[in-house]
Amino acid sequence: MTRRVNEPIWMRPESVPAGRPNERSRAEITAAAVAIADRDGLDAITMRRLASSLATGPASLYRYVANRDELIDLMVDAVAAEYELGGPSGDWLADLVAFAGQARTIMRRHPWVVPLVIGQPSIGPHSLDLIEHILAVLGDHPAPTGAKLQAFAMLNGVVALFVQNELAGERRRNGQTIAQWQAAQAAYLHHIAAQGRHPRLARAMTPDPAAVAATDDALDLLTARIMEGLLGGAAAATDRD
Amino acid sequence: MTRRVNEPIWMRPESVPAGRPNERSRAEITAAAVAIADRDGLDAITMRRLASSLATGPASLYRYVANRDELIDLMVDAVAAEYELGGPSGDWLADLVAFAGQARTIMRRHPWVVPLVIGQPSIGPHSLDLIEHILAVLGDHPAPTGAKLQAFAMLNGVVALFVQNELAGERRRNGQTIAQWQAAQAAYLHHIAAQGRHPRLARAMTPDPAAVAATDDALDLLTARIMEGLLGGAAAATDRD
DNA sequence: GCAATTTGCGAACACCGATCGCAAAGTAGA
DNA sequence: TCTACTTTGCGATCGGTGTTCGCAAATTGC
Repeated sequence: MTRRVNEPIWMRPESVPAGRPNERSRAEITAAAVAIADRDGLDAITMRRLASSLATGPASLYRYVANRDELIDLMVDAVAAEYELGGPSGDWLADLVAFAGQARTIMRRHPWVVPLVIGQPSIGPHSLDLIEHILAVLGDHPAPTGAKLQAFAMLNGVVALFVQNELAGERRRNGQTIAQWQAAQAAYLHHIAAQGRHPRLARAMTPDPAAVAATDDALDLLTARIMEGLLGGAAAATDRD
Repeated sequence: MTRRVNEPIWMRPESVPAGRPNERSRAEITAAAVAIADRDGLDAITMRRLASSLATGPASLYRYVANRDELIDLMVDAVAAEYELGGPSGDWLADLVAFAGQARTIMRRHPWVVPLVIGQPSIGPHSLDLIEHILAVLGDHPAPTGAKLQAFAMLNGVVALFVQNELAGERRRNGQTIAQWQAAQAAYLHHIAAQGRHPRLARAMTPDPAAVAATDDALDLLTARIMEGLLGGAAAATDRD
């Protein structure tokens, strides 16, 4: 048997019609992994835990996946399949903003993808569909393709940053409850503020009645401004009705 | 001895004037860790390797640091100390752009901080200096403090994304050379393109003579546009001279 | 000198990703 | 049905990881 691990998982056939047949499938394993990560985060994805959640041994997983990173590639691509991609509406900016909105709900559903966005995951078929969709949306746009791809990367990243901010406080850190951790952090901040060498920080710590509320509009505005800035807002007037 | 790990490392005194004195210091350990990470990446930071680079045993490090995460907090804050913060120039946008420029060179010097920007590092004294600086720069700006802090987070994140794009191809993935990995990825892309269901992707793969070149101006423009968008470019006319 | 207190660190533990080799379970052909 | 042949399932195991424990060593105040 040849062990073709040098090519990406997307090019390796999942099974061949010979020998003992698979008892599981990549999709099944991926779904189980996503379920674990949704509940307990990316660190909870260990080969042993995933295996036992599938009622098998850790070694068996390596028949489906060359290593843990490849498993995560599968997970990311599975999440990319959750987008609902319509055709271009004619208003590229609106389409990009709508895409960002979908990205937000998907990232909130799968918080573990947030840190993966900054990184170099192997691009799978569903991720390629996303790229194709963005290129279609920007079909009439005069920018070079490289700029469009970079804009797409930036769009994903900005949404990730936004969601990360939204979800701050829901993740846990090193066994400690996030509440404990935040309380300890706050104690330190007060300590620093009391020293008087950070006056503006100190003033920022008095609770502000007009606190910033993260509404859905906030992301829309943010992404619209950024994409306008990146892809030349002047070329397309974006006020509808 | 009480083991005060519930409060952040910044509040625990580094040493007490009693008993056997420290043979090392947090700064020394942090510097060694940064040196390793600069050369071999964040994964190379193992307690054993760091210890042996300091000619000691792994267990000794836990007299200075509660766990690996705390060590990384120290590293991040050490990098934050590398900024040179001048006073506000009066042009907040220019100051923010200049800050982003510094962030870029610092992140290029320490590529391992890029994935840490998206995350929840414990904010140390030098990071607090950065926040204080940004708040000072935005002192006259009418936006609420929360919005300013979010803009700061977004600024850091965008620079991280930018540097990540710049450095793509310098990191390695799972033993394989990045060249091998990229070649394999490219093979898959060609395979998909040949199937004809991603026409725009296929066209994007024919090498473009007018490829996008990442110049220094690119980041300046990008950050300027984004910060203008976030903090209301209309409120402050930013054309000088 | 003599507690008291703190640090240094070898040894060990639990857990991780990954590999190896063989038994089990199928297919194709006689 | 029997016999290669091929592929999967997976127990056992390896090297490496973060972290803890307990004791010896080093320093202080008395």
